Amino acid sequence: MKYPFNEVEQKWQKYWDEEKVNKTDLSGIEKKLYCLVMFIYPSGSKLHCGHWYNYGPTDSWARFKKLQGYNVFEPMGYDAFGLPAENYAIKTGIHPQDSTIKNIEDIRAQLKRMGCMYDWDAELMTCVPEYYKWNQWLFLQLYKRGLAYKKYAPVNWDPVDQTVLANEQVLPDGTAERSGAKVIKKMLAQWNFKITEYAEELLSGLDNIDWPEKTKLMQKNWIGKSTGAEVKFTIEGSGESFKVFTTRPDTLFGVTYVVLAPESELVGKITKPENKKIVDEYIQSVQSLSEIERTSTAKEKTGVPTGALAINPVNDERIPVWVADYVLASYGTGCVMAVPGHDERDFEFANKFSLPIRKVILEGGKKLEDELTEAFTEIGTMVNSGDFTGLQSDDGIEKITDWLEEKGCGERKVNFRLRDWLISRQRYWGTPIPIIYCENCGEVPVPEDQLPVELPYEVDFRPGGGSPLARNENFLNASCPKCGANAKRDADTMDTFVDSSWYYLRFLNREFSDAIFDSQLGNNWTPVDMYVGGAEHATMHLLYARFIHKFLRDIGLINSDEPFKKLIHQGTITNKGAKMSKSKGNVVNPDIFIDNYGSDVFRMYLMFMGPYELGGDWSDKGIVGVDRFVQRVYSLFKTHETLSVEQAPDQIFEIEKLKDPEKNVYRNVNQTLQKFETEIEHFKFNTALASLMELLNELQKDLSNSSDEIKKYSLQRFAKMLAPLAPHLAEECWQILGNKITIFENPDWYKVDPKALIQEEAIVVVQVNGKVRAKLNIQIDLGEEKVKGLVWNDEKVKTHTAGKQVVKEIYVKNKIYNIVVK
RNA sequence: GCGAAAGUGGCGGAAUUGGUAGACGCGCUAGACUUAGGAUCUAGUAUCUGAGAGGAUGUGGGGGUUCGAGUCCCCCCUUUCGCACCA
Repeated sequence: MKYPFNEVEQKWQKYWDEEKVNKTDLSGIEKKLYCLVMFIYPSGSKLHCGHWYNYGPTDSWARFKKLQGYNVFEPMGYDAFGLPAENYAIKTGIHPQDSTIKNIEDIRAQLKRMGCMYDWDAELMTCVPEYYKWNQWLFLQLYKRGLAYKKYAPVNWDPVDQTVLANEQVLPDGTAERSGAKVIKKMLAQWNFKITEYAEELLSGLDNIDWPEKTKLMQKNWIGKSTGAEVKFTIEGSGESFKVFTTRPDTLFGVTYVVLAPESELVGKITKPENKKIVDEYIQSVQSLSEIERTSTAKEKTGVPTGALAINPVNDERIPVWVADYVLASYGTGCVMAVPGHDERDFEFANKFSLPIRKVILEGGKKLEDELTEAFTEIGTMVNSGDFTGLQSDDGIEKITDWLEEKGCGERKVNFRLRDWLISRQRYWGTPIPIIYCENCGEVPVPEDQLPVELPYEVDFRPGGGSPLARNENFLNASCPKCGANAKRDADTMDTFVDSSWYYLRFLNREFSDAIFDSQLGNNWTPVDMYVGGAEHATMHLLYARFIHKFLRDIGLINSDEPFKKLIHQGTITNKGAKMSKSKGNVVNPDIFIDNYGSDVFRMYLMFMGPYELGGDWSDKGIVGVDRFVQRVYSLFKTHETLSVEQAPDQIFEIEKLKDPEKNVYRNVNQTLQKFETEIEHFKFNTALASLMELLNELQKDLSNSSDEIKKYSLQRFAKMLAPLAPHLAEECWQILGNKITIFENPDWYKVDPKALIQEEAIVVVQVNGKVRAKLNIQIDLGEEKVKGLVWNDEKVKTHTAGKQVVKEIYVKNKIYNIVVK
């Protein structure tokens, strides 16, 4: 009889639902385990294979932990704000709220069909006032402490989505992470969260979390800490001065010119009249360059002199001031001291524009007179450096910095590459920023008791007219909370990464109305024990959430330092070599496979494809193999339907008293149990399933020659191991055996009988000169002399060693016997 | 350019501390049962060679360490990912 997956899956989903089997009692914290997948973005494209690949195996892991006795909390929710819904509204006229709610309903139905053990009572969505109210509250707390501030600055503008973006939301090639559009620079006043305030801790905290090294390294590079000094240079004949950041104060005597970023305000102030034309032209030409062109290392360096001279504080030397686009306004001070002798970029620039190159660090083994053919950037002996000549340059860094500090023309400085998080978005479908602008009082935060600032439903989506909220008089007009005068609301909404940076706390009680989340639950249940999601969030969501978590800790709401203790990235499922996306038209719809094979088969097939962290290219070729496995399992249990299951769960058999096939079965069951545990624990689902397949092969061979007791013993354990991977099928099999209480209602796990793992025999491989010549069955732990006797008795060994001189014999106990002959 | 990971049959992929390479599955071949099978079951399946027993070769390529290397070391090639003037 074919396995009726449809009826079985529906039956168990209904049962789990009605009996609230998947509801977590959050008061039980002795063995709490918070297992979280990144919540879903409910776009029109519904659940695709990538979601399944993320959620299915993770749920299997969570189920396994539940059977092991953990009190597992596994919630699911919807990251429901965001641009796609709004763009869809512009195209079709369907309101983002309506399309989002509709999508959530569809996705929820799909999720339920997966049969994951989500606690549906905890389900949440971010687009409801009860949720986004707390985004606004969070904003106000940051604002109060000076960590949310408005800044007029060049920002990344996405011309397609018509909004600004944070730095990390712009890809290295200068395109927008979401829309793919070429990002341009624009001057705008925008709200920022001061994530840089936490730079140091975000960096050091990486040492205490169990995350992929690669992800930690990406965050580390993104934060980009470097230590050095800030040195003050003055401009000759004017009151102007500027600071440069350098990691190499030891090379200060080698500075032969300085360079300002084209965006630097100083440029206009100090440029000599005779240079004004070329400088203006240069700045103009740079502006027309795209981000990609400007930051390409392959591009030849360009620049122009301002005609101004700066004074080097260490030797009072007059050096020219240049403008060049290889200096970035956004890093350090936007000014660089150029040391062409010891910096590759400066070397290239100096050569091109015939600027002097001075050697101040001598490479070990070289002479002072030797010509520099390339920049020497390593540590060496300081030369041509006044009083510091003769020092090792690493020592010189300290000495010169001390000197600068004494003289008041410089100081020690730690510099970060990390920029503040720009959270304003000129869009409708997001959390309104709780700020009001009053003509009398200026920028006024909305008082907490007036939250939420609700997002109006009635808005005009016509494109081209700026943000819909900016055109909505009803929303825009407000009275000043301070003086009551007519005032205007901020028309921007927040980046949706704000929503996702604390949602894991809200899951614990989505109805909590006294605060952003229930602190007691938060303290008991964070950090999240296992967090699973895509690697593409390495420097965005995963950094923002860490920042917000630390902030919430600092205002006394939570007692843990990090949100996610352990992190795993599922691999990417591609199709025909490309990431699945609607625009490429290569999205594989999982529903067809669910219709044909059922949820369990599809889930197991995804797990069986290969290592979880690797992903891979989609192919449905092997799915029949998993289906066959399921069919074979089902018929195996069906043929044992009449077995009564009255058997103690911890029953142990005395292995010596068993018949041979029973021994084999008993051993195999226990070996598999042990292997299965370690494999699934480490997210090695492919080999975990393979071990079950092997066991099934063994059971089909030998189970019929075993006693009912052994049959029960084996089938019970088989069903339980199957349960994390194929929960519906396993419950069915469990019931077929006659069990009254379902697997997940009464979660427990079988212990391995260690005696069953003891081998009686071993196969010793006999090699002659490294080549396998024989295999011997020996009694386990047989003494070396006896093994030697058996080896030399072997005909093959005799032939291959005949007439040769034995040089050496190596015996590795129970494994290998290697004879070296000449 | 820099950094990281990876490269194993026709395919997806297995392989504790170096110790039988190719588990498990797909596909393929042969056979059985069948009116039939794109169902199921059994056997086989790295390559070359050989009727066979066997022999030789074999984990991207080339060197090395070792009794023994997919695994460790050096050089090179390819792919993927990340970073890309960070002063």
